[in-house]
Amino acid sequence: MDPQVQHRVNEMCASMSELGVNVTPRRAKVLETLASTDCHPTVNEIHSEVRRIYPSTSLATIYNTIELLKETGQVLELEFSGSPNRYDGLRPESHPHLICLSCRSVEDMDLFEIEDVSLDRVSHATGYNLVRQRTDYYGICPVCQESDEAIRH
Amino acid sequence: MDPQVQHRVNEMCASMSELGVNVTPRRAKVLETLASTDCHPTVNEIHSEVRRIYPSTSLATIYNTIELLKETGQVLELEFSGSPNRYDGLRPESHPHLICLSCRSVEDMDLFEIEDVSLDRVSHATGYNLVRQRTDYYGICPVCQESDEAIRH
DNA sequence: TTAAATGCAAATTTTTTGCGTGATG
DNA sequence: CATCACGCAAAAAATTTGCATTTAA
Repeated sequence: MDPQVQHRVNEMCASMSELGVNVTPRRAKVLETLASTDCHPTVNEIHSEVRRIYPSTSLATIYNTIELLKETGQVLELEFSGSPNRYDGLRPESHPHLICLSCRSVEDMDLFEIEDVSLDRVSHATGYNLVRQRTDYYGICPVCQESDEAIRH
Repeated sequence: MDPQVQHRVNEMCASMSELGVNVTPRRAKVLETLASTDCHPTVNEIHSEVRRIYPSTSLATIYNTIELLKETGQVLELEFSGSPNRYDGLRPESHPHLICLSCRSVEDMDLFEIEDVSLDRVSHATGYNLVRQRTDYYGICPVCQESDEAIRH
């Protein structure tokens, strides 16, 4: 396993143990799946991946494990209505995403262009006790722009 | 009707006409409801409001009307999974929101603390053809903080 | 043997769709 | 009379829940 992935899995395991729950083989596989990709998988995609090793795994177990990770702040959940939620277990802290309206891909966006506004500053300015933020940019990704071009010609 | 509300309703009517659809009385009432509040109502809340005037209105008509508004960029849809979407018809352009995890309130956040990063700049930096953004801050609103205090004492 | 983890299926919730009726120009 | 609007109900999709069984310390 890639050392960076291993490191994240260890972090996630540690926080589950702190929560007082066991990291069973199925749960471990969920963590590994989340830590192994930056594609922001859906619950179904995680389910399929886990089933490759433990074919009898149910969807409820995936939801359950993700719930535990959410409680410990070890996974970022991007909610959508109508389409399945996407999960980021590689970088669970708040960070911006690029979302393609055509192919539904979700990419991490690096911050070089954006000055991050700290939650503390906004909390102070608004009186809210803020715990996380969500920043998404919606549009058409370069690949889909190409495809659209191709179709037009 | 408040002149600011009237102005927004007019804008929304105009864009629906441009789309080539009629602004029927029920649709007009949906627009008015959206323009009359900054509470970011759900589809159900809009439905209830419209039914006060047109009691036979169906939920499908609300969804249908909102779909038309989305097509013309005249309403901002905040998607949530598990809980109903929230709509902002007063300020349909992308702007940040404060979302209370306790009472589920959604408030507009004024920009004084945040330097807005233009879509153009991010588009250029990423190669995406971006059309909108979403920025949410999640936490506990001042009112709920008070209630929590009260409970503790 | 006791508690936690899990599979399974049903229930819930939100949104969408299809179809037939009715209003309107 | 032709088209658009709309109510109604079913369908679809995602997530949650309840319960019985299995697993494992």
